[in-house]
Amino acid sequence: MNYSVSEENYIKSIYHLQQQTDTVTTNSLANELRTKPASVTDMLKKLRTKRLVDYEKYRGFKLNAAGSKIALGIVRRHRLWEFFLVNKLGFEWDKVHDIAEELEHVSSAELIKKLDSFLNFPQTDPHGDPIPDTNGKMAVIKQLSLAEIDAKKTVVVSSVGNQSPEMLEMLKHYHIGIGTSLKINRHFAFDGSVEIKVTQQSACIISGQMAKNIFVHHG
Amino acid sequence: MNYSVSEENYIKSIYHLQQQTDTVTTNSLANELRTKPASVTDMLKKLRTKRLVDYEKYRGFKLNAAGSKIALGIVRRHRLWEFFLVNKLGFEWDKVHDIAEELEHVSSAELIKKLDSFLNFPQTDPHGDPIPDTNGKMAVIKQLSLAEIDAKKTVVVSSVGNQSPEMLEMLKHYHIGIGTSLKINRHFAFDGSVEIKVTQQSACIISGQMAKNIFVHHG
DNA sequence: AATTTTTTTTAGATTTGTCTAAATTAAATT
DNA sequence: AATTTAATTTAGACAAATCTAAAAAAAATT
Repeated sequence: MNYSVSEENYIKSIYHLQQQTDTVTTNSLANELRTKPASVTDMLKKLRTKRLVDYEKYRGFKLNAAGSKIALGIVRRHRLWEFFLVNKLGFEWDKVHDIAEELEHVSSAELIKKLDSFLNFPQTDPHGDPIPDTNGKMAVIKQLSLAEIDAKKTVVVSSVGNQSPEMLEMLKHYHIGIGTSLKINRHFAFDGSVEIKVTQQSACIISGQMAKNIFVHHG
Repeated sequence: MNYSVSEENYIKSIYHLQQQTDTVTTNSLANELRTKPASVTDMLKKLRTKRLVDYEKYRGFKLNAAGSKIALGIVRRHRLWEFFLVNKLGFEWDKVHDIAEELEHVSSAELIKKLDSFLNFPQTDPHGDPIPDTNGKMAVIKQLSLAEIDAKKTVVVSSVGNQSPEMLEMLKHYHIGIGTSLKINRHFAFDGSVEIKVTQQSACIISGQMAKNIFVHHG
C-alpha cells in the first residue's frame, strides 16, 4: 500500500502524540497538524477504512499494529534524513526538521536502504532520538533528564527534548552536544537549577528548564 | 513564488520538449506527462496566469524567461540528486530517474546549496547531461554522436541519449561509461555500425543504433 | 440532576488537479 | 474550396483534502 503525503503526516502525528497519551483526541491532533478538527475527523474515517487506526466517534483514536508499522517507517526515513543533513551536508540540527519533513515522503525503499548503508547504519538521529530499523524495531532509551539524576553521578548526554534554535544556542554556549560526558555536582532546590562539570571545562550552572530538556544515560 | 509538484512537472516537461521543438503542442505534453489533453489545457491557463508561459489557444506554447528559469532550477535539483544517488549511494544510473523525480520537488534552496557543495560542485549528471548553476546557466555541450564523427578520431564519451537498463547493459558489456576514451576505427555503410577501440581493450563493433546514442567530444 | 461549556461530528462548500464527452478550431485531403 | 480528420478547448463532473457553520455528544459546572 502507498499513502499520500497527507495521510503520512496524520499517521506520524498520531504516533508522536501517542508517546504522551495512549489515546489521541481530535483537538490535539488538529492542533499538532495546524488544521481544523473537522478535517481530522474526515481523515480519521479514511484511515479507519484503511485499517490503520482504532477509532470510534467521540472516543478518541490510536494507531493499530498496521498503523504503527507505517508510522515507524516514516520516523525511520525522517531520522535517517536528519542524520544525513547534519552529518553529511553540515546543517545545524535546529534547521533540519522541516527539510526532513519533506524528504521523509520520498517513497523508494531501495533509497532508504542505500542511504542507511551510506550513513553507516546510525542508531540515533542528531537529536539523540533512536532510528527504527527496517522492521520497525526501535531501541527504547530510558529518558532520564538531568533534573532527575542524583548529584555526583557522571552521565552522557543522549538526547534533547527541544529542537529549537534557542535550545541549540544554549547548548553550544555550554559546549554540550549528544555524547558529551558531564558530572552532576549538585541540584539547587530553590529553582531546580543544576551545577554541572563538563570534561575539560570549569563547572557551570544550568537552569531547571534546561536540565529538564537534557536527557542522559549513565556513562 | 512556490509551485506545486504538478506545476513543476508541467514546467519541466515543457522545458524538455522545447529542446526538440521550439513550440510545444498540447498533445505532445499530454503524452509526455501521461495525462489527457484537456488536463494540459487547464494547467496551461494556470501557468499563463502565473506568467510562466506564452500561450494562445490553439497556437501551442513555450516557456517565457521566468518559466525557463524555474525549469532550470528543477533540472538543477534533479541532476544534483541523480549525481548523489549514483556517486554517493551507489545506484546504477538506470535506476535513479524516478527517485530523483521525487527528490527534485523538495523545495529548500539551502538544501540544494549544501548538496552541491557536498558533491563538490559537479558539472554533469551520471548520464553526462550538464547541471545548470544557481542562476540557471548551463554549459552547452555540442551533442555529436559516434555515428557523426569521422573515422580515425579519438574521442571521449560525454553523455548517452538513452537511459534505459538495456542501454546500460550494453555499455557495461563494452566497458563504456561517461569519460571513456575511445578511437573510431571505421564506419560500415551497410547498417551504420561502427568499429571502435576502447583503451586497453580489443576493437569491437557497435550497432548504428548504439552509435547514435553515444555522444562524445573531442578528447 | 440540570445546565453550561467544550469537544467532536456532520453537512455542505471550496480548491486543486484530474477526467470524459461534446464542441470548436486547425490541418489535411479530396 | 469543400470536406474529412485530427488537435484542442470547453463544459461539466469527480476525488482528495481542506474549510466554515451548525448540530450532536460528552464533560464540566452549578
